[in-house]
Amino acid sequence: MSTHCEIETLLIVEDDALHREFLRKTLQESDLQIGQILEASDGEQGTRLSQDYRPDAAILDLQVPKKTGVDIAKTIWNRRAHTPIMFWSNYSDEAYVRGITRVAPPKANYGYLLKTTAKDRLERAIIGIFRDGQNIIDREISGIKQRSENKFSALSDKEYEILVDIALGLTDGGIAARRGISVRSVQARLQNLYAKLGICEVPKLKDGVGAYNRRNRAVAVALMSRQLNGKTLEMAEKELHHHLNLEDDT
Amino acid sequence: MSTHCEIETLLIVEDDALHREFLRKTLQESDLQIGQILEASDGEQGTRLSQDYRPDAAILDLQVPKKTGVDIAKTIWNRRAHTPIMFWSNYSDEAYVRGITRVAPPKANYGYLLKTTAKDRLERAIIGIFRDGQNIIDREISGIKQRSENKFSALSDKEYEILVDIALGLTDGGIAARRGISVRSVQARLQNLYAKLGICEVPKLKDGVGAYNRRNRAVAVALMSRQLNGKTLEMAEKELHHHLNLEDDT
DNA sequence: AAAAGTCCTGCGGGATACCGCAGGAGGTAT
DNA sequence: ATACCTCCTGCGGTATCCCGCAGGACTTTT
Repeated sequence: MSTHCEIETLLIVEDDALHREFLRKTLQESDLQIGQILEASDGEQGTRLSQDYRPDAAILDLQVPKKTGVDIAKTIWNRRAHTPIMFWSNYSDEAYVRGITRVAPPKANYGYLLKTTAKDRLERAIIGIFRDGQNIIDREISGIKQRSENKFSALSDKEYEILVDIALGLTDGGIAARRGISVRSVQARLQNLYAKLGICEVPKLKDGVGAYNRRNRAVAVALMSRQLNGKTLEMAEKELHHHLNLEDDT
Repeated sequence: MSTHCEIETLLIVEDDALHREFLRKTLQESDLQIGQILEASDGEQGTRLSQDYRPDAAILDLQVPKKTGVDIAKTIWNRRAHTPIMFWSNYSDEAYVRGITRVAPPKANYGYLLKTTAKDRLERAIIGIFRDGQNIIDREISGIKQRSENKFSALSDKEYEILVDIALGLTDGGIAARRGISVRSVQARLQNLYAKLGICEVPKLKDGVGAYNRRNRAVAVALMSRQLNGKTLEMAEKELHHHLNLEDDT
């Protein structure tokens, strides 16, 4: 029952019962040889099962109650960095993919698929990730980049970092304190970001006043292109409180 | 087949095949008497069916390809304002509920449920909306308001409006031009908004500089509390281009 | 070696955000 | 009638955003 299985234990964390059942059936109908399939409907249960049973592979819904799929992945990868993990989600936001790449170990084996993926494509992707060790990112997400004419796909980690800083509402001084650079350097980095996002030139109103302010406009553009969302901001906010010595006056 | 039905024609618009099937079964197993159930898997098909068949009721997924559930609802309500519509979604964002209330006719009969709703509760909600004419908003969404300690739930439409304006990146001058008020009035409204969001007092850094700028901070707070998201910004951006005479220089 | 590229940083200056103060207009309550 | 409330708006002043200019440090390329 076990010595001939490609995957001895596979963990599914998915709160939607229909989707959970669909995944189990898809796995059972595939030609992957799996010993046992564990199922969890929320993040805490998922984390507990992953600690108790040490799965050889996992399929994690990004958004589950009580703990995110990324958190669970971190737990799994902390134990065994090579564990293949497939994330699946309703969300094609690049923001979420960045969330994963930030915690993924070097050379991690993972995939990111949308729940809208057709069953046969899903099956092939699962085999690609778990048997062939491929990293597969759903084409829909890549499609977002292309739609944006490569303007946004070229945001470096440092550029994305300062985007998040302004999205949290930090002043130039606040960012400078956080990053240990000068205020003028903050501004230099922002100029770079604005150029990347194509918002250096701002339309003028009839009386010559600019219609947009670049700081807010950069965040708006990133939100609309799904590089930022409320969830990633929450996570950034948590990190912020570790890094910044604020006189607590809120 | 028809003269004894409570609902002669009911339209389902839902792109996820599993969810679509689940809805159909739930309806057939309920004690609602329904003549025919039409199904659409995207927004265009949904709009076409609603125009061709004039459904007496509808269940609309908020996020479907090609056209939003809100757009379809608008089409339906433009024809017959009393049509009961149940929206269902993965999203508990207050931003989406606001999107619906903005297009709903006075005295419209609608509901908003989450896809995580248990089947028996879903069934009861469907009957409540379609037979009893109730308006039912999922408790999870109300729960968000409570979690935020009533700070955000008290945002008036006008306050929300100017929140969206700054989230789009408009300058004070830009908002003044858009709303036909003075720049100082824009600032007065913003002061009100900042007070409502609890961000008038901003923590200071060690050198006495503020840590946050209020404009960006307000947007961050709203994003994190799900009163704003990328989708609602996109819709607002579209409207903006109707209202603002910008020298097109982007 | 010199040249080029990248990033950092101080300086100065204009544009915009933010806000207290004060007065006015319109509406409601007593 | 007066008093109160809400919102609008001009004025003046401070804080912050934004950016050109220029020089320096470090790395890479020729």
